[in-house]
Amino acid sequence: MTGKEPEPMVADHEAGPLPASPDDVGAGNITRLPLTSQVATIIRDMIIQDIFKPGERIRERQLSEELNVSRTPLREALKILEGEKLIELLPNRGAIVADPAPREVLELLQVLGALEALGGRLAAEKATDAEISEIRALHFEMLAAYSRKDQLTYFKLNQKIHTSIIAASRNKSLIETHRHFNARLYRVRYRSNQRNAKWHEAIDQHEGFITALEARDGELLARRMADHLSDTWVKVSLDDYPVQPEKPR
Amino acid sequence: MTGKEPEPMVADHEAGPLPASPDDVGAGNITRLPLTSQVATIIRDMIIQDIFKPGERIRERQLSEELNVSRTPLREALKILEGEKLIELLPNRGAIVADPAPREVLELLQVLGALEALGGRLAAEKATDAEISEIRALHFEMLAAYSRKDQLTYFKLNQKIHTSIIAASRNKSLIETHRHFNARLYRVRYRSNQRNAKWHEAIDQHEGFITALEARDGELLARRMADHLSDTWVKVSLDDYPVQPEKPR
DNA sequence: TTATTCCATATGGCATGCAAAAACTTTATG
DNA sequence: CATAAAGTTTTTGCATGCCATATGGAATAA
Repeated sequence: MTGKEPEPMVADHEAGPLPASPDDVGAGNITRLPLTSQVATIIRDMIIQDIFKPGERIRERQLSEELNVSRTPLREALKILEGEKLIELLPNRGAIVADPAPREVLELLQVLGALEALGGRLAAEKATDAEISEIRALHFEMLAAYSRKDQLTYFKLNQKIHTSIIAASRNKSLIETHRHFNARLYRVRYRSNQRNAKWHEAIDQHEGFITALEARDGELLARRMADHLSDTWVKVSLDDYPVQPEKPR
Repeated sequence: MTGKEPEPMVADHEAGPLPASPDDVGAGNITRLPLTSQVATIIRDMIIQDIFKPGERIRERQLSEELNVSRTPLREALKILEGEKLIELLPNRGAIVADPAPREVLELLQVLGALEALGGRLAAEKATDAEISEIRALHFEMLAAYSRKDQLTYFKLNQKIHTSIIAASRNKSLIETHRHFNARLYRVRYRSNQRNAKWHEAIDQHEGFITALEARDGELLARRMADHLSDTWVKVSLDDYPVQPEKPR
């Protein structure tokens, strides 16, 4: 039936993608994952990297042809992504890429703040000295990127510091939930980073994380991490939403 | 594989299923939901009500025949439930009902505690007086059930107080995430409730919630809700895991 | 007896096709 | 010209069937 040559898995959507999420490091999986999982990963990356724009519609038939898979695994992948809130699935009307309203971004940041606070509290208790040293090292690398005004590296290291602290909490559910929320907010945080030249504030705050962590003061670290995300909201709202309309009921 | 006997863990008390989750308040949806969603709801309820036991395997063909649907929507439903962590989907080896190890239960309770703490903090700020009154009313109802030693009603009202406080936070993402974690822990909390005659402790703690809420002291409420769940862990671990072995595989 | 290989069967993974619903176009009508 | 109605195309929802992999047990060898 198919006389066609295998086409590239990723469609020719143009536009500059966002940097890939930092947690796709362990990609060297040799076991053959089901197509559904592979497709989910591809679409997830396309969303996170902004190849699929927020609000954009995802057409099953079209995308399945571009990816050279049938609609069955694609549809299953979409169900997974819906659970991760990266897309919205409207009955009989297909999928659109999630496009959280400002109000929702604030709410997401509040939850992410609570998660990071817990992560900080646990990390202060459970992190190994090696982990703390590594986080300190990442911080210095971030300072280097700061000096070079290398926004992209700065952003990636910034993210990695956050995820490293969460990882040090040793709480799997927390780590995974944090990853999900972070993915939903990835775009927002990237743009917030891009548009704000006041990096030194964030740097000071990260410095605060590390001193609290090194002192193993969980409460202090928790508070500082939560406050840090509140600042993210301020920046986001100033950048993208100069006027904040309350959502009408 | 594991020679795990399907030994009913709460068999002696009641062979019947757990009470349904309290959040089936779903508005009268007139639109015909896709089969996939309906199937997901059915299976979710069966898991929460303990009709499907933890660790039990879910066979696609068999279940699809029992539900009179094809495997396609059933498989899509399983993907959804996997995202909610109610089942585990092993590549090429099908689905099994989630069966969190004690360690994982502790971790889940930590996250749930952080979520409830945030919920309490926000609720103290945003709850209407009517909502607070209603929560107080639920508390009195719970006291009534306590006097009658009506465990089931007590448990349901207990849950409803928690979800009502979270709902008062007005944070949709928080509400939904809380619902998911609560579902994953529903069984645990139910058994913890069933086995512990020391209800008065929980009652005192709930009383503490409400006074903090009425005083609109967010920090106090947050702390009390988090501590409450720590106690749940103590009860769970004492009841079910007198010795805590690592999960055998 | 214990371990190993092999085969039959069951089960999950995926492609395809049809039907129903939604979206889009065209035509009719005030 | 705007609006409504009807028809056409596209898209999603679901069932079915084939194939690859996993599973369980018998036969075989150590």
